[in-house]
Amino acid sequence: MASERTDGGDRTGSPRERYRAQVRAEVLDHARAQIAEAGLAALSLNAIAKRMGLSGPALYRYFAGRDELLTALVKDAYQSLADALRAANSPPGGLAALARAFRAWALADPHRYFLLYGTPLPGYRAPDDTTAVSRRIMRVLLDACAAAGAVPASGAPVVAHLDEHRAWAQGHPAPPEVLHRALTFWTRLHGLLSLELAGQFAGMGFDPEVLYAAEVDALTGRRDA
Amino acid sequence: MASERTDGGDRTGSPRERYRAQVRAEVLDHARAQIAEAGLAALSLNAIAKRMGLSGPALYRYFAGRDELLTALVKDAYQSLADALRAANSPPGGLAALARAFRAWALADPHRYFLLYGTPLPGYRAPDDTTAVSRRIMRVLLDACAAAGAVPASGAPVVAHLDEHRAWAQGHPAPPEVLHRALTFWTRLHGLLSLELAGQFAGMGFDPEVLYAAEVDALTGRRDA
DNA sequence: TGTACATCAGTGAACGCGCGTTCACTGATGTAC
DNA sequence: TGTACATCAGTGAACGCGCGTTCACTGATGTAC
Repeated sequence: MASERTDGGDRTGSPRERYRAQVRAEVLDHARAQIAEAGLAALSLNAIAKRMGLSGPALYRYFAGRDELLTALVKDAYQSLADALRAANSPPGGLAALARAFRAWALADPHRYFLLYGTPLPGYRAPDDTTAVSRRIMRVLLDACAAAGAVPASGAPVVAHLDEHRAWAQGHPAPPEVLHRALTFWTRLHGLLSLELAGQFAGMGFDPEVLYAAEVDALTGRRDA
Repeated sequence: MASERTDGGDRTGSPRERYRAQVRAEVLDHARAQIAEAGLAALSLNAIAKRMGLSGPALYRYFAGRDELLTALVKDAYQSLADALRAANSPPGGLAALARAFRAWALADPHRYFLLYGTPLPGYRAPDDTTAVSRRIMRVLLDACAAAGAVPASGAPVVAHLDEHRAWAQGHPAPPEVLHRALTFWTRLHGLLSLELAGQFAGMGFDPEVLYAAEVDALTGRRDA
């Protein structure tokens, strides 16, 4: 199916290395499909192998174990989300477009969203290089907030606090109000998305998209009450 | 440990019925402890039985199976949260107190919070009577928002939409702006809490409580920028 | 171009684990006369 | 108060399952001379 993966530098490397990269990508594809169908808990090396027509132990040629597969999936998901957000962040109305792209990405594969932002897996600890990838997303967000200009009012205490603790912004030159806006953007949209994807709005009757749009309006400073 | 549970009507029933209720409660206690330590995925009938000094099959006298245990835990958690929120909702400054109680409840047992609002369990579908319990929480929230008076600006479209789809409010007489405020209260605080409990703020340096307080201020209409 | 060797993908059997769940059974507790 | 019976809590053995992971091995693919 989706095994035609262009990793950019596909041309380099010996035939064996290229083959390895291709199979690794195919394993990830099947892992994604499995997660999309039955959730994270259903992820299993043996099941993936069976789907690929391989025997279980064969996958150990490509991943040291379950945890390494998970790490690869997490990094891949962060990468995918970062790409989607960056593509959506075009200057006019950037923040609103960003928010819509965020929701679209989440709805396209809810389990993948939960892989990143859902309940942590007991016993799995993401290695440091995954957080490096996740910082790309924060950077896109900060850039968009900085470009969005006029900032809705922030309380004084939180602004002072964020001015003192801005290491996470990785040297971004934005003023603390923008840092606060970026965090708020993230947490508010995540609140709506995670509840929607978890089915908490099911049966309540209203359309989650309308609620989401209202929150985006509030975040981008539009007030039409 | 916490096996001294006063269920209100403890006095009624035959000795055997009282014994059954006590053991059922003890099983739930151990299940909670197990979840608190290692998360939902670690929940296992056999492990609970072992902890209680019983054999695995013994628990089938008290729960039809794993799903019924889960359902009992979910209902119990909703009950506990509803009680905590209701206790905190005293008229002056009710909403802010509610928000603080919500966070305190979540921090006291993160895994229990995720049991209610985290990634859904694959293969488990909560029966209808659990949603009935969850509605108690919505009612507390609606009451508090209705009592809080002056409403921050809501966008016109979402207010109209919620006025048309207000079945979930269970006949609550609040105007649609209040319904929107209640939903926003829930989703924004959940956004912050779920990210904090999942460890997404770890290593970022700032204090999640300050961010939370700022969001509560925004929700209660305080503006000191 | 052809042969000898090294590399490495994939197999099948096996290990130990813990899970949920069933079943026939024992022994204690409560009930009826 | 004492006996006969029914109820029911808990046991231990067993079933089938799928998991992650290891190991010795086969056979194909690539490499060096």
